Amino acid sequence: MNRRNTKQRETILGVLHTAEGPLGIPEIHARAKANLESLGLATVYRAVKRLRDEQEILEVDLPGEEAHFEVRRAHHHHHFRCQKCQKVFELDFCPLHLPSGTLLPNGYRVLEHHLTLYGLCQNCDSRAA
Amino acid sequence: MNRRNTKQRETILGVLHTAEGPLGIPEIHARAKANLESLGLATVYRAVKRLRDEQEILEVDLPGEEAHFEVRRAHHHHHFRCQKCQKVFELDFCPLHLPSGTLLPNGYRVLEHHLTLYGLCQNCDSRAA
DNA sequence: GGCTAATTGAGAATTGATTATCATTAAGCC
DNA sequence: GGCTTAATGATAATCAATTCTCAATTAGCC
Repeated sequence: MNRRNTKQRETILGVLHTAEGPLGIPEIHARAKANLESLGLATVYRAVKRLRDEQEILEVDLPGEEAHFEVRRAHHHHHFRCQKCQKVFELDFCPLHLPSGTLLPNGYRVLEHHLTLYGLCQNCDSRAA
Repeated sequence: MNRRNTKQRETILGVLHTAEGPLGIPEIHARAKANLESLGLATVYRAVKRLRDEQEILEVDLPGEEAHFEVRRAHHHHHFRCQKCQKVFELDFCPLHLPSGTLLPNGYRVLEHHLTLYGLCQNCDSRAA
Protein backbone atom coordinates (compact mmCIF):
# COMPACT_ATOMS: atom_id res chain seq x y z
CA MET A 1 0.00 0.00 0.00
CA ASN A 2 2.09 2.85 -1.31
CA ARG A 3 1.32 6.26 0.03
CA ARG A 4 1.09 9.30 -2.11
CA ASN A 5 1.63 12.91 -1.29
CA THR A 6 -1.30 14.96 -2.41
CA LYS A 7 -1.81 18.66 -2.27
CA GLN A 8 -4.67 18.06 0.14
CA ARG A 9 -2.37 16.32 2.57
CA GLU A 10 0.35 18.94 2.14
CA THR A 11 -2.13 21.74 2.66
CA ILE A 12 -3.54 20.17 5.82
CA LEU A 13 -0.10 19.57 7.27
CA GLY A 14 0.84 23.12 6.34
CA VAL A 15 -2.16 24.47 8.20
CA LEU A 16 -1.12 22.58 11.31
CA HIS A 17 2.48 23.74 11.00
CA THR A 18 1.53 27.38 10.89
CA ALA A 19 -1.20 27.17 13.52
CA GLU A 20 -0.84 29.04 16.80
CA GLY A 21 -1.97 25.94 18.66
CA PRO A 22 -3.92 22.73 18.23
CA LEU A 23 -6.90 22.86 15.88
CA GLY A 24 -10.16 20.95 15.69
CA ILE A 25 -11.27 19.20 12.51
CA PRO A 26 -13.72 21.89 11.36
CA GLU A 27 -11.08 24.57 11.91
CA ILE A 28 -8.49 22.62 9.94
CA HIS A 29 -11.03 22.20 7.19
CA ALA A 30 -11.87 25.90 7.11
CA ARG A 31 -8.25 27.04 7.08
CA ALA A 32 -7.18 24.53 4.46
CA LYS A 33 -10.07 25.53 2.21
CA ALA A 34 -8.55 28.98 1.94
CA ASN A 35 -5.84 27.36 -0.18
CA LEU A 36 -7.83 24.53 -1.65
CA GLU A 37 -11.44 25.45 -2.14
CA SER A 38 -12.64 21.99 -3.16
CA LEU A 39 -11.30 20.21 -0.08
CA GLY A 40 -13.85 17.83 1.43
CA LEU A 41 -14.41 17.22 5.10
CA ALA A 42 -13.89 13.48 4.76
CA THR A 43 -10.44 14.11 3.37
CA VAL A 44 -9.56 16.13 6.44
CA TYR A 45 -10.60 13.23 8.65
CA ARG A 46 -8.60 10.79 6.53
CA ALA A 47 -5.49 12.94 6.38
CA VAL A 48 -5.57 13.66 10.11
CA LYS A 49 -5.96 9.99 10.89
CA ARG A 50 -3.02 9.07 8.68
CA LEU A 51 -0.82 11.86 9.99
CA ARG A 52 -1.59 10.70 13.48
CA ASP A 53 -0.78 7.09 12.61
CA GLU A 54 2.52 8.29 11.19
CA GLN A 55 3.22 10.27 14.36
CA GLU A 56 3.51 13.50 12.42
CA ILE A 57 0.78 15.02 14.52
CA LEU A 58 -0.68 14.39 17.96
CA GLU A 59 -4.19 14.42 19.25
CA VAL A 60 -4.70 16.93 22.05
CA ASP A 61 -7.74 16.68 24.24
CA LEU A 62 -8.97 19.74 26.05
CA PRO A 63 -11.67 19.45 28.70
CA GLY A 64 -15.14 19.42 27.23
CA GLU A 65 -14.07 19.86 23.64
CA GLU A 66 -13.72 17.96 20.42
CA ALA A 67 -10.32 16.50 19.62
CA HIS A 68 -7.67 18.97 18.53
CA PHE A 69 -4.48 18.20 16.62
CA GLU A 70 -1.02 19.72 16.54
CA VAL A 71 2.33 18.85 14.99
CA ARG A 72 4.47 16.73 17.24
CA ARG A 73 6.67 18.72 19.61
CA ALA A 74 9.88 17.69 21.29
CA HIS A 75 8.92 18.93 24.73
CA HIS A 76 6.27 18.71 27.37
CA HIS A 77 3.98 21.69 27.05
CA HIS A 78 0.49 22.93 27.77
CA HIS A 79 -2.20 25.04 26.24
CA PHE A 80 -3.91 28.32 26.80
CA ARG A 81 -7.43 28.96 25.66
CA CYS A 82 -8.72 32.46 25.17
CA GLN A 83 -12.17 32.78 26.68
CA LYS A 84 -13.05 35.56 24.28
CA CYS A 85 -11.85 34.51 20.83
CA GLN A 86 -11.89 30.82 21.75
CA LYS A 87 -8.53 30.17 20.17
CA VAL A 88 -6.17 27.66 21.69
CA PHE A 89 -2.49 28.58 21.92
CA GLU A 90 0.51 26.48 22.65
CA LEU A 91 2.57 27.42 25.71
CA ASP A 92 6.25 26.60 25.67
CA PHE A 93 6.67 26.23 29.39
CA CYS A 94 5.15 24.36 32.29
CA PRO A 95 4.23 26.32 35.44
CA LEU A 96 3.77 23.14 37.44
CA HIS A 97 6.67 21.46 39.19
CA LEU A 98 5.67 17.87 39.70
CA PRO A 99 8.35 15.43 38.55
CA SER A 100 7.06 12.11 37.30
CA GLY A 101 6.90 9.66 40.21
CA THR A 102 6.06 12.23 42.85
CA LEU A 103 4.06 10.72 45.69
CA LEU A 104 1.35 13.02 46.96
CA PRO A 105 0.65 13.13 50.73
CA ASN A 106 -2.67 11.34 50.23
CA GLY A 107 -1.02 8.38 48.54
CA TYR A 108 -1.44 9.13 44.87
CA ARG A 109 1.59 8.55 42.69
CA VAL A 110 1.68 11.19 39.96
CA LEU A 111 3.14 10.15 36.63
CA GLU A 112 1.76 12.76 34.26
CA HIS A 113 -0.38 15.84 34.25
CA HIS A 114 -2.58 17.75 31.92
CA LEU A 115 -2.97 21.47 32.33
CA THR A 116 -5.00 24.02 30.44
CA LEU A 117 -4.94 27.70 31.26
CA TYR A 118 -7.88 29.95 30.47
CA GLY A 119 -8.04 33.69 30.16
CA LEU A 120 -7.48 36.36 27.54
CA CYS A 121 -4.87 36.25 24.80
CA GLN A 122 -2.72 39.31 24.22
CA ASN A 123 -4.96 40.55 21.46
CA CYS A 124 -8.24 40.21 23.34
CA ASP A 125 -6.74 41.46 26.61
CA SER A 126 -5.55 44.72 25.08
CA ARG A 127 -8.94 45.37 23.49
CA ALA A 128 -10.73 44.66 26.74
CA ALA A 129 -8.48 46.99 28.77
CA MET B 1 -44.46 22.94 37.72
CA ASN B 2 -44.05 21.53 41.20
CA ARG B 3 -41.06 19.34 41.77
CA ARG B 4 -41.22 16.09 43.62
CA ASN B 5 -38.62 14.23 45.53
CA THR B 6 -38.46 10.69 44.34
CA LYS B 7 -36.34 7.85 45.61
CA GLN B 8 -34.62 7.78 42.22
CA ARG B 9 -33.47 11.34 42.63
CA GLU B 10 -32.45 10.79 46.25
CA THR B 11 -30.51 7.70 45.35
CA ILE B 12 -28.67 9.41 42.53
CA LEU B 13 -27.76 12.37 44.68
CA GLY B 14 -26.65 9.97 47.41
CA VAL B 15 -24.36 8.18 44.99
CA LEU B 16 -22.73 11.46 44.06
CA HIS B 17 -22.38 12.47 47.70
CA THR B 18 -20.52 9.32 48.63
CA ALA B 19 -18.40 9.12 45.48
CA GLU B 20 -14.63 9.44 45.68
CA GLY B 21 -14.70 11.85 42.77
CA PRO B 22 -16.78 12.87 39.76
CA LEU B 23 -18.71 10.09 38.03
CA GLY B 24 -19.88 9.56 34.48
CA ILE B 25 -23.51 8.80 33.67
CA PRO B 26 -23.08 5.02 33.22
CA GLU B 27 -21.18 4.83 36.50
CA ILE B 28 -23.86 6.77 38.35
CA HIS B 29 -26.43 4.44 36.85
CA ALA B 30 -24.51 1.33 37.87
CA ARG B 31 -23.94 2.49 41.45
CA ALA B 32 -27.50 3.70 41.95
CA LYS B 33 -28.87 0.41 40.65
CA ALA B 34 -27.28 -1.30 43.61
CA ASN B 35 -29.95 0.40 45.72
CA LEU B 36 -32.70 0.68 43.16
CA GLU B 37 -32.62 -2.19 40.73
CA SER B 38 -35.32 -0.86 38.43
CA LEU B 39 -33.64 2.49 37.80
CA GLY B 40 -33.62 3.43 34.12
CA LEU B 41 -30.83 5.18 32.29
CA ALA B 42 -33.10 7.95 31.05
CA THR B 43 -33.97 8.79 34.63
CA VAL B 44 -30.30 9.23 35.43
CA TYR B 45 -29.96 11.66 32.54
CA ARG B 46 -33.05 13.53 33.68
CA ALA B 47 -32.04 13.69 37.34
CA VAL B 48 -28.52 14.80 36.53
CA LYS B 49 -29.78 17.51 34.25
CA ARG B 50 -32.14 18.80 36.91
CA LEU B 51 -29.56 18.62 39.69
CA ARG B 52 -27.22 20.56 37.49
CA ASP B 53 -29.85 23.20 36.74
CA GLU B 54 -30.45 23.52 40.46
CA GLN B 55 -26.69 23.90 41.07
CA GLU B 56 -26.63 20.91 43.37
CA ILE B 57 -24.02 19.26 41.20
CA LEU B 58 -21.45 20.44 38.70
CA GLU B 59 -20.34 19.06 35.40
CA VAL B 60 -16.64 18.23 35.35
CA ASP B 61 -14.92 17.75 32.04
CA LEU B 62 -11.76 15.71 31.89
CA PRO B 63 -9.67 15.66 28.72
CA GLY B 64 -10.94 13.15 26.20
CA GLU B 65 -13.71 11.79 28.37
CA GLU B 66 -17.44 11.87 28.75
CA ALA B 67 -18.92 14.41 31.12
CA HIS B 68 -18.54 13.61 34.81
CA PHE B 69 -20.56 15.04 37.67
CA GLU B 70 -19.83 15.84 41.29
CA VAL B 71 -21.62 17.60 44.12
CA ARG B 72 -20.81 21.27 44.29
CA ARG B 73 -17.76 22.09 46.40
CA ALA B 74 -16.89 25.30 48.15
CA HIS B 75 -13.31 25.40 46.98
CA HIS B 76 -11.16 25.27 43.90
CA HIS B 77 -9.86 21.77 43.40
CA HIS B 78 -8.59 19.33 40.83
CA HIS B 79 -8.76 15.68 39.94
CA PHE B 80 -6.54 12.66 39.84
CA ARG B 81 -7.17 9.81 37.46
CA CYS B 82 -5.70 6.40 38.09
CA GLN B 83 -4.27 4.99 34.90
CA LYS B 84 -4.82 1.47 36.10
CA CYS B 85 -8.31 1.30 37.65
CA GLN B 86 -9.50 4.35 35.67
CA LYS B 87 -11.16 5.89 38.68
CA VAL B 88 -11.21 9.64 39.10
CA PHE B 89 -10.54 11.06 42.55
CA GLU B 90 -11.04 14.50 43.91
CA LEU B 91 -7.95 16.30 45.20
CA ASP B 92 -8.41 18.86 47.94
CA PHE B 93 -5.45 21.01 47.06
CA CYS B 94 -4.00 22.83 44.08
CA PRO B 95 -0.30 22.36 43.32
CA LEU B 96 -0.29 25.29 40.92
CA HIS B 97 0.29 28.83 42.10
CA LEU B 98 -1.18 31.10 39.50
CA PRO B 99 -3.45 33.77 41.00
CA SER B 100 -6.29 34.87 38.76
CA GLY B 101 -5.15 37.83 36.67
CA THR B 102 -1.54 36.74 36.36
CA LEU B 103 0.04 38.04 33.18
CA LEU B 104 2.36 35.52 31.56
CA PRO B 105 5.58 36.77 29.93
CA ASN B 106 4.18 36.05 26.47
CA GLY B 107 1.17 38.29 27.01
CA TYR B 108 -1.52 35.86 28.07
CA ARG B 109 -3.66 36.90 31.00
CA VAL B 110 -4.56 33.83 33.04
CA LEU B 111 -7.93 33.86 34.76
CA GLU B 112 -8.52 30.19 35.44
CA HIS B 113 -6.89 26.84 35.03
CA HIS B 114 -7.88 23.26 34.70
CA LEU B 115 -5.53 20.56 35.92
CA THR B 116 -5.77 16.81 35.90
CA LEU B 117 -3.10 14.58 37.39
CA TYR B 118 -2.57 11.05 36.14
CA GLY B 119 -0.84 8.13 37.79
CA LEU B 120 -1.62 5.36 40.22
CA CYS B 121 -3.99 5.58 43.15
CA GLN B 122 -2.83 4.29 46.51
CA ASN B 123 -4.52 0.95 45.98
CA CYS B 124 -3.12 0.28 42.52
CA ASP B 125 0.32 1.67 43.39
CA SER B 126 0.77 -0.71 46.30
CA ARG B 127 -0.26 -3.70 44.20
CA ALA B 128 2.10 -2.68 41.42
CA ALA B 129 5.07 -2.20 43.76
C1' DG C 1 -57.60 6.80 50.99
C1' DG C 2 -58.32 9.28 46.68
C1' DC C 3 -57.05 12.90 43.22
C1' DT C 4 -53.85 15.22 40.04
C1' DA C 5 -50.02 15.84 37.65
C1' DA C 6 -45.00 15.12 37.91
C1' DT C 7 -41.98 11.28 37.34
C1' DT C 8 -40.62 6.94 35.77
C1' DG C 9 -38.95 2.90 32.67
C1' DA C 10 -38.39 1.07 28.23
C1' DG C 11 -37.47 1.61 23.95
C1' DA C 12 -37.75 4.51 19.81
C1' DA C 13 -36.02 8.71 17.85
C1' DT C 14 -32.69 12.17 17.36
C1' DT C 15 -28.33 14.28 17.17
C1' DG C 16 -23.55 15.25 16.04
C1' DA C 17 -19.29 13.22 15.01
C1' DT C 18 -16.92 9.99 12.38
C1' DT C 19 -16.48 6.38 8.83
C1' DA C 20 -17.71 3.81 4.61
C1' DT C 21 -19.07 3.75 -0.22
C1' DC C 22 -18.20 4.55 -4.92
C1' DA C 23 -17.48 6.89 -9.11
C1' DT C 24 -13.93 10.18 -10.43
C1' DT C 25 -9.35 12.26 -10.18
C1' DA C 26 -4.53 12.39 -10.11
C1' DA C 27 0.32 10.77 -7.98
C1' DG C 28 4.09 7.93 -8.84
C1' DC C 29 6.43 5.03 -11.96
C1' DC C 30 7.70 3.19 -16.46
C1' DG D 1 2.54 10.50 -22.14
C1' DG D 2 0.17 6.24 -20.51
C1' DC D 3 -0.85 2.91 -16.71
C1' DT D 4 -2.06 1.52 -12.13
C1' DT D 5 -4.18 2.31 -8.13
C1' DA D 6 -4.21 5.37 -4.00
C1' DA D 7 -6.64 9.45 -2.82
C1' DT D 8 -10.48 12.46 -3.31
C1' DG D 9 -15.29 14.62 -2.84
C1' DA D 10 -19.99 14.00 -1.99
C1' DT D 11 -23.06 11.72 0.32
C1' DA D 12 -24.97 7.82 2.71
C1' DA D 13 -24.25 4.90 6.60
C1' DT D 14 -22.81 4.13 11.17
C1' DC D 15 -22.16 4.83 15.97
C1' DA D 16 -22.51 6.37 20.65
C1' DA D 17 -24.57 9.64 23.48
C1' DT D 18 -28.56 11.90 24.72
C1' DT D 19 -33.42 13.07 24.39
C1' DC D 20 -38.20 12.08 23.40
C1' DT D 21 -42.58 9.41 23.68
C1' DC D 22 -46.11 7.42 26.18
C1' DA D 23 -48.44 4.34 29.15
C1' DA D 24 -47.91 3.19 33.98
C1' DT D 25 -46.53 4.70 38.53
C1' DT D 26 -46.37 7.49 42.58
C1' DA D 27 -45.37 11.95 45.44
C1' DG D 28 -47.67 15.64 47.41
C1' DC D 29 -51.88 17.46 48.90
C1' DC D 30 -56.74 17.33 50.47
